[in-house]
Amino acid sequence: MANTSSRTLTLLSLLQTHRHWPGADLAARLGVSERTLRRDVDRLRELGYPVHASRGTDGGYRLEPGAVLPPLLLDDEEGVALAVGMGDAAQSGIAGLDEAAVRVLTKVVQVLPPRLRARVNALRAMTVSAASSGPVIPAEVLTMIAQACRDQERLRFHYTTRGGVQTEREVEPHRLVALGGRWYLVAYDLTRHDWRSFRLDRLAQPRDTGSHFPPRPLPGGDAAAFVRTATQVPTAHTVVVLVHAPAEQVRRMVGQWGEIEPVDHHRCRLTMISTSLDWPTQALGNLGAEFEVLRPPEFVDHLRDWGTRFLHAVGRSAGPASPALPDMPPV
Amino acid sequence: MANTSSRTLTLLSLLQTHRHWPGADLAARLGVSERTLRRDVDRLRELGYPVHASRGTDGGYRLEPGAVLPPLLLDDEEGVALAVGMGDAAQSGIAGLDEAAVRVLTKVVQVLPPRLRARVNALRAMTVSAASSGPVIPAEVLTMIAQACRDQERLRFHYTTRGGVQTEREVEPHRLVALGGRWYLVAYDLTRHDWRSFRLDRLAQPRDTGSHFPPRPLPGGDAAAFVRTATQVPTAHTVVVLVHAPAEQVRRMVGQWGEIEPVDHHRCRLTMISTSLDWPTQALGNLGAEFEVLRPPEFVDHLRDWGTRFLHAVGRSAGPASPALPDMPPV
DNA sequence: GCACTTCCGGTCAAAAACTGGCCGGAAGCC
DNA sequence: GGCTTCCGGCCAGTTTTTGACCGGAAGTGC
Repeated sequence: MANTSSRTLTLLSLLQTHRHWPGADLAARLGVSERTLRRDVDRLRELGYPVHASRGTDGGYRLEPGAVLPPLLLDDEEGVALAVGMGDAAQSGIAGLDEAAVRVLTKVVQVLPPRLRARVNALRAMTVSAASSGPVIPAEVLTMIAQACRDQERLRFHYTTRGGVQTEREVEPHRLVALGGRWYLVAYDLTRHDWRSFRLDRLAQPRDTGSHFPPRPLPGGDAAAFVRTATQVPTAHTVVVLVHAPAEQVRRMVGQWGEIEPVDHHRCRLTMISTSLDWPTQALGNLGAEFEVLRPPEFVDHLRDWGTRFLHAVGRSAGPASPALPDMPPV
Repeated sequence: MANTSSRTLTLLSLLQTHRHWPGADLAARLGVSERTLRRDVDRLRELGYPVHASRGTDGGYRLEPGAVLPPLLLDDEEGVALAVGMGDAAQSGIAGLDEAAVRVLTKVVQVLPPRLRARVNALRAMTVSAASSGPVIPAEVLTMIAQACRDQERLRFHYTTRGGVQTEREVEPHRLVALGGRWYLVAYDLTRHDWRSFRLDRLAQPRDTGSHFPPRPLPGGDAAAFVRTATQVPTAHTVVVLVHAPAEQVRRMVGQWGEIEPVDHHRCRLTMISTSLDWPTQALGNLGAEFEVLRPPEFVDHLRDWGTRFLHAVGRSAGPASPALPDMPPV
């Protein structure tokens, strides 16, 4: 711990793992005198990371929120949790969140110690991106492409066109865009000599050619707009149902991700907006209450499909949807 | 940028935001001579963060995975994504992942600039913890309690006992335990003068009393075991179904979170283990294929409940589950 | 093979910083 | 009022840091 820089970093790490530290403990931990510790604390403050100090018995130092996020010092387990969690968040389909999540993921993956990779993959295999409405893109693909965009590295990959034709592409990647639950890559196609947008779920075996390229301005400048005009993004469904349960109860289960208006003491109207009909279906299934569809018509078809299949699966012996059957609550 | 420490940190940050940096650029960016840059790079290497350098045209520096995870330097957006994403991961119900995720979340929340909090909350409101089988714990509650455990701070909260009685508790928090999709707090109850485990979903208005306490050894030592004996944790269901679809197709949709064995070219056996029956139900709904339940019996009841309600919702006019109805694919 | 670009690390001397010890002071707790 | 804790000035000795200059090694393109 000879270095000042390394000590400052260690101090930051200590302040992150425990909220409260007496000065003497910190000094001992860092192997320096208390005077030097005070100077180190000052250094952190100058760097813009406010360290609050309290005096008297039980006094000590504490790292507080400042103007900027301090460097995060994570241990192995935390690093793994981060990698797995952000991989999921990247597929969340929430505008703004997913793109930043991919950036975080890219940063972590780039420096994740190799021995942790296996753990990340094992855990990732258990995760369900249930929230995602669209196809799930493997995290490795997502990060590799994000990295190529960020670092301006040429990329080669297999691509299946809408017509189902397998092609091989070499591109200068420009931006990743998440739109309507899908991921798109906007890139300059070196074979076609033009800008293209590629759906990530139709793309396979991306690999880095290793060669750099100077940034090329995208006509129009807005990558998201480019994707929007190049492809027809699936539109969102607005599902409205009348739930036979008190608004309170529905709110407790559905929480924030739907509008709930009470109709009377026993019923409420629930509005959900989603690019996929699977979401609202699952939500209503989870609810455990009877309900009526108000709109849209395609949601009726969707429910009928699920319901019919479920009752088929149960076996016709039980009698299909006999009104005499008690509504059993989920286990 | 007078300080060496701050410059080293900045260098680390630059190396994280772009994979490849020519030495001259870095030196200019940091406002030092190239010789000093080389020394800074050496410093990072000594700290255990391997910086790879390539020579010749198009050479430069690159941060590589090392033995330990380097401090992560995130910008505002990334910080927000991290906070939201880890809040979700904490509810994932995946053993090992959730506890580490809470630790990361606690670290971030403690130092998250106030102006970003609002954005985190707004985004959090849109997230669905669809993967979670149990009740969702607000992220603030989770982090506050995790922090109190970590920093040994007394905690006061409202608690609803299993009998439905509202009580007020003051405890010395020991550990957070995630078990069977639920969160528990193991703590020494200062009113009852004994160790207790509390379900976080029955707990309200946690607040920090501000007073510290010396760590107290938990009898037996293992907090998870304590919860397991104190409460009867819901057991996992093993759902086995015969899916009328090729193994390939099922694997593509279900992915990793279930065992798939082909039976013949058109059918396969799918095994899923979950603490909640909602999960497998949703998965099979999403699949869009016909299937038969092999076990367990309670899954049959569960499916019948969903299916019945769905067809009720559609309206009896359409005829309940008429076999003549075509299986409509999800929209 | 040759020119070119880039990183590498030795040496040196001046400048800057860091460090520990000491101390009077201020603030919070009991 | 007594205790504990953080605070920051001062000082002198030590260590580190810095930029400049250099010959060298390694990769790239022709």
